[in-house]
Formats: sequence, C-alpha cells, structure tokens
Amino acid sequence: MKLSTKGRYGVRAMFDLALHQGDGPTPLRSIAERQNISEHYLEQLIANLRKEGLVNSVRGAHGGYLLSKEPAEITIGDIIRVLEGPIAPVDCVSDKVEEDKCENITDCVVRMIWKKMKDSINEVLDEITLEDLRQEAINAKQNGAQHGYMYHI
Amino acid sequence: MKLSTKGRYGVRAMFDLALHQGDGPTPLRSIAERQNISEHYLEQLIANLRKEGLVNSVRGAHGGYLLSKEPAEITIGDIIRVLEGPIAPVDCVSDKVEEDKCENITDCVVRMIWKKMKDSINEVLDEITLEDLRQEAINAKQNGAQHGYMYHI
DNA sequence: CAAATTCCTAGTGCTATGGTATGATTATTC
DNA sequence: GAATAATCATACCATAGCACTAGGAATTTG
Repeated sequence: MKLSTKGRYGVRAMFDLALHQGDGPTPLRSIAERQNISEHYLEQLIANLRKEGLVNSVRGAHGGYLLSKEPAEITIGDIIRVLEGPIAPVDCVSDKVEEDKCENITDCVVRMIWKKMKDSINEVLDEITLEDLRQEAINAKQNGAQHGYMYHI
Repeated sequence: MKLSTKGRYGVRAMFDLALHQGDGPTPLRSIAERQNISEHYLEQLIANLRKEGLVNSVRGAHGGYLLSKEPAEITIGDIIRVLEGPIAPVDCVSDKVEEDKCENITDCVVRMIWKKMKDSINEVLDEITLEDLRQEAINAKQNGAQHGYMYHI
C-alpha cells in the first residue's frame, strides 16, 4: 500500500509549478534541480501530465511548463490518478471494466471494505488542491521554515 | 496504491475463520479450498498472523487454526498491518524511525497530504471488525445471496 | 503405526520500479 | 545562426517484491 515515486514526484513537480506560476514557463531542469529529481525520469512523468492536459508546454528558449489551470482547480487526486492509475486498493472497485471481471461482485462481503477504503482515499485527495499547498508553503515560510525543498518561492 | 494478495487473502482467511468459529480448529486446507487460495501460500501468510497473535494453531490430526480473540475484537486494520506492514502511502508517515530519516519533516508541505491519507485509511480499516463482516454475510445469505465464496456458513 | 496437520526453509519465474544512456527532431528566442 | 528546451524514440539495467512451488520435519489423533 505504498505510492510509487511517480505519484510523489508528480505532486512535487506540480507543486513547484504552482509556486512559480506567473514567472512564465518553468523549464524541466529547474523543477528537477529544486525538487532533486532525476531530470530524465521526470521528463517521462511530465509527458503523461501533459497528455492528460494538466500542464501546457512551451518549446524553445525560455520555454518550459505551465499549469494548464489555476492551482485551485487542480487536485492532488487529479495528479496521482494520471501517474498511478485509478486510486483503488483492489481492481474490483476501480472501474466498471474491472468490476465486471469479478463474478461475485454483488454478494462479496469483503469488497465493501475496499470500496470504503477507496472512497475515503479519493475524498482526501480530491479535496486538496495545489492552491492549498501553495498557501501552506507561504505560511510555513513566514513562520520561519528554513530548509524545505518544498517551497522555494 | 494497490493492496497485494497478502492483505486480501489474509482478510478472507480470517473472515473464513470467523464464520467457522465454534466448530473447533479449522484446517488450513479447508480455508484454502473454500477461499480458493493456494494452500502453501496461505500457510506462509497465516504463519505471520500466528506470530503476531491473531490466530492460534492446533497441530496434528483434527488440528487447524482458531481466531485468538472474538471476531468483534479483530479489525481489518490489524490483519492488514501484519501482512503488509504499516498502512501508509509513504514511509515518512509510517512510523518514528522512518520519520526521522526525512530531514524536512517539519517543513515539508506535501507530507501533510500523505499524513491525511494515512489517517483516513487507517480510520476506515480500524472501524471494521470481523464480526461486522460476519453479520453482513449472514444478512446477505438471508437476502438470497447465492454464490459468494465469501460466506460458506 | 498411519493419517492428518502444522511448521519451516529454499527456490523460482515474473513484473514493476526507478532509473540511466544515447541520440535525433522540432520549435523558439536573441 | 547559436543556444535553449521540449519532444520522441529506443534500449538497457539492477533491484525488489509478488505469488507462488517444492519438499520435508515435527506433532497429534485414532
């Protein structure tokens, strides 16, 4: 029951973009350096975020990446679902197709657990936006946070 | 973010024991057959459940396994934590030791997400007991559930 | 003693993860 | 035109965990 680095790096990268939103496109290299993530690996991840429309890209000199929407309109759930697939503890609660593969769907007592689990996780992740993180970072900074690669504002 | 079969098989096996509690020790073979799980594999899982005191074993002919406590006193969280380790999306929120490995612990904005996620999952899993499942199975049976390997009562 | 059953150790094939390496192509700015 | 950057492609690799399988030793009952 662990998230892989895909989801975690993705969230950090998007958070980084949220903090630098307004400065124009942010090159991948800057994100990778600030967040201490392998640039090549991050490239693979952000390609998915672009395909799913969470970020826009600008080519060429002074190019880079931009959030496609306001930080308040992007949830952590949006990001993680793109990078890790459906957020569900077992396949039989993740989507219609997978549900149908389970013969016992209506009778299965145990499935109820996974359903509750899934709903509770998604609820948490869908109520946190990048704007929430940005605000927290600003507060932390004001309250004297020092290190934190998480908020180079 | 998937559970492995360890956690899922474990829950099903314990649920099976809950349903057959009172019949004396349940041999592993019976559980494995009813739940359609590899006997040898299940053996390895139940060994951990025994070491952690969730089940008792009786050797020899007519031996088998028994829940060590009342079904109402065993939560799904108890079972999954034994078989999958701490239920946490990232290590830095799983326990003290892991927390200490993270330099940024106090300042890290993103960590708050994983903390909330962890708490919400654990809350769900710790409020469901084997007795709850047993009751649901009995209800389902009365309401005409037919198939469901989940409740051979 | 034979059968049933738990207990224990080892090995195995597969897949996903988390990268690295290399290079070519396209678009943009100065 | 040079530099900067995204985009695309392909391939490789080491490690770890998963989901078993195999085989046998120890224990208990009848």
